[in-house]
Amino acid sequence: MKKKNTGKKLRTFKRSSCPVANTLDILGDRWTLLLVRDLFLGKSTYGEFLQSPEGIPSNILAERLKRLELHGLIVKEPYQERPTRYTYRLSDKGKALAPVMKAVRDWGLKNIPGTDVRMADASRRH
Amino acid sequence: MKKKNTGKKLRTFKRSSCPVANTLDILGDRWTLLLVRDLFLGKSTYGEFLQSPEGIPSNILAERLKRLELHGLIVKEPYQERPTRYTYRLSDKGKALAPVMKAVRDWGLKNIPGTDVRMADASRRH
DNA sequence: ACCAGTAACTTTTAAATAGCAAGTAACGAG
DNA sequence: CTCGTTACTTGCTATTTAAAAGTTACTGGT
Repeated sequence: MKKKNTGKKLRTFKRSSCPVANTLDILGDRWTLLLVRDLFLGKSTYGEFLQSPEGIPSNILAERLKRLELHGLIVKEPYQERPTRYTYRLSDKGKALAPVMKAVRDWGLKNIPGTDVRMADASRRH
Repeated sequence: MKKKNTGKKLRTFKRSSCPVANTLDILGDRWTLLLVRDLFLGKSTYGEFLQSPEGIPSNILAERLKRLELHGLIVKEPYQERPTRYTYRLSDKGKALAPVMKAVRDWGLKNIPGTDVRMADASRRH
C-alpha cells in the first residue's frame, strides 16, 4: 500500500519582514512552545511529549515535530535500531529560544493566578 | 433588531498549572502578539491595527481585542463622542509583556533571514 | 507459532477556528 | 440626500484542531 499524500501546505510567503510576525509563523500556536518547554526540560521522545500534563493530541505532536525539524529548531536522530526509535533535541537555533521561554514563563507566573514554577524552570538548565 | 448571540465559548479550564501553557492560552496564536506589538508601537485604533502590513482580517481583530480586554491586557476607552470612537491601550499587565516582545523580536532577527528591525523596536519605547 | 505490550506514528471523522467579502450603524461634510 | 469614514458584525467556505482508532515494527513470554 502506498502512503497517502496528505499534502500539507506549509505557509510559504512572508506576511511581512517583521521578526515578530515571522517568529509567530513558526511557533505561534497553542502547542509548539510547550514542546520547546519539554525539550528544555530534557524530554526527548515522542512518548515523553505525549505524557505532558496538557495532553497534546498525537497527530498534532507529529505535525509540530516535523515543522520544528523543518525550521531547524530541533534535530531528530535514531537512538536505537530494531526497532528504530528516535530522540528529538534542540539545535542551537532552538536553544536560542531560552530567553523567550524565560520571558513567557516569568510573565505567566506574575500575571496569571494559579500558575506555578514547578515545571517551568527549564530555561535555567542547559 | 436584537443582537444575535454568537455564543463564543472561551476556554475555561486550565490545561495545566504551567505558566507557559497558560500564557499560550491567552496569546498563543498567529495574531495576538502582533496586536501587542502594534500597541507597543503606539497604535491604538481599530483602523490602525487593520492597516498593519500583515493584514489581519477585521473579524479576527475584533475578537482578539475583546479577548485581550477580557484578560486585562488592554483597556478600551472612548476618545470622542458623536460618533463614539475608541482607543485601545496596554494596561500595566499588557506592558509587562515588553520582555516577551523583546525576546521574540531578538530571536527572529537573529534566526530568521529576511527580517528587519524597522518596525520591531517597540519594546524599547514606553 | 501465537499473543500481549510498547513506541512512534497515521488515518478518519467531527467540531472549532480562520479567512474573505460584504453588510450595518452612526455620524459629519457637502 | 448621498458620500466618506470608523468600527464593527454577519454569512459562508476553507483550513486546522481534536479525539479516537488503526498501523507498523519490533521484543519478550508461553
